[in-house]
Amino acid sequence: MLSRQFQTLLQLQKSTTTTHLLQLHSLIIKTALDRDQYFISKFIQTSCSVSIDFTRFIFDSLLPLDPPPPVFAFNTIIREYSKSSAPIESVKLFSQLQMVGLKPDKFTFPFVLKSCGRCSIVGVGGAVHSLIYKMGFDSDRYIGNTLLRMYSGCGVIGLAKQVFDEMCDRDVVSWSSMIAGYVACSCPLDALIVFQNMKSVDENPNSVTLVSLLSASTHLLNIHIGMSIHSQIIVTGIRLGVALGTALLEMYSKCGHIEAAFQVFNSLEEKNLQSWTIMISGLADHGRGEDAISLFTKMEENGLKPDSMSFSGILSACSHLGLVEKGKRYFDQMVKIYGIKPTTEHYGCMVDMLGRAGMIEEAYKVIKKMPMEPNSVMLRSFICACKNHGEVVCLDENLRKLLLQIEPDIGANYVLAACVSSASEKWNDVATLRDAMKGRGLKKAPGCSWVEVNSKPSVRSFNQL
DNA sequence: ATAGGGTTAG
Repeated sequence: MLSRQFQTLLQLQKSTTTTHLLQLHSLIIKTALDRDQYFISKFIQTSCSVSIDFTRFIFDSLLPLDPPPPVFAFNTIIREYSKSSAPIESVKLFSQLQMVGLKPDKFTFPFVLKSCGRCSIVGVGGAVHSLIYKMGFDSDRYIGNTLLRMYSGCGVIGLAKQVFDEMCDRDVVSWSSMIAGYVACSCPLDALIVFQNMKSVDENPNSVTLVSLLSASTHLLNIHIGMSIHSQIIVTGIRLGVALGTALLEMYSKCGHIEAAFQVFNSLEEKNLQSWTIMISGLADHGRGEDAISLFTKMEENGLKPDSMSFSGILSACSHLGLVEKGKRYFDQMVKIYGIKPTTEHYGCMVDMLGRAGMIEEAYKVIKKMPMEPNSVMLRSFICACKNHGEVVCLDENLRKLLLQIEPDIGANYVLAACVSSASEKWNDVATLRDAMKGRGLKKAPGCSWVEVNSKPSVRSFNQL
């Protein structure tokens, strides 16, 4: 029933050069296909997977028509933008849809809500929510689930919970979204409580639910909960796909069971960059730098391109092994071959590596040359290096002050600062140190004398109130 | 007539 012209158009659409698309555009107008609502729908649908920009170009030219393009066409583009790097565009189109006199339908809402979540615009999301309520779509399960996700994506977990509580028919996606929401806002215990409730109403978790639950155990550093989830995976016979397998190996690694993590890693049928990276970083964190480096090489041999995170792992391995030259080479490789812009963590690894090797001046140069402010981890690492390599005075007094400025509530920072204090600011003076700490609500650990603090300071010397 | 939701990292 569709004309041959339609076929031609769709074929033409596959070629993405500007000339072809302009030809296509004039052809649509010439053949009056811009009056055919079904054609527009199909056309926009096919076109979206080719190029969102050109689809938008065509769509914008159809927008002033009377009647306007069908809601289906709007929905298609709104969905495409919700997955794109410009999710705000779906919000704009959502309001345009209403401005040309159309009404959003039950398909429109999930897409636009996803964009609100991704843009973290809870105000707009809330307005969409009230519209959903007014139009009577609040009982739609898909819409309910995306509302939940929109609120948790905006970091408003209370409202996400409210949506969840008010839902009349929850399914496994609702439960998984609630669990994931709690994990994302660093409330892993609440995630586990939701899981308890889920079991009590006999809703079965699937692999997506279990990924979030493993993440909750990882955040809690609780191997027991993690292992109980592992046994559930085995008992229920859920396939260990990449996402679930990676979450599992990460749980074992972060909870200190590197061997178990390695077993899971080896058992995976499919591995992605994340699986490799998490395994490499895990080995590095457990002091197995050689294994981390050989796995990194193996990963490259398997044709995987390391990303920013992979380099953090390998650089930390080099730093623990004291492989200064190798670490420098990896850093260069990251920048020059892979074109990755170093982050604070990468510079931190370099400072740590050079500092441990006693190359204080060179570590200092890294801090001074990098394009961002040092963070507290890097400063501690640097000041520790000064202390460990016989520098009584911190190489740069400002860095010592900066640490106390960024993190005034961590007792260990004062202890560290006291070790390398300059003569001008007497942190070695017990009274000054005590006053400074008192002012910050910190107290000396019981059983640890001030003399001890001054002569042999350690992280354990102080407790936070 | 064509379409929708949930998962992992320093």
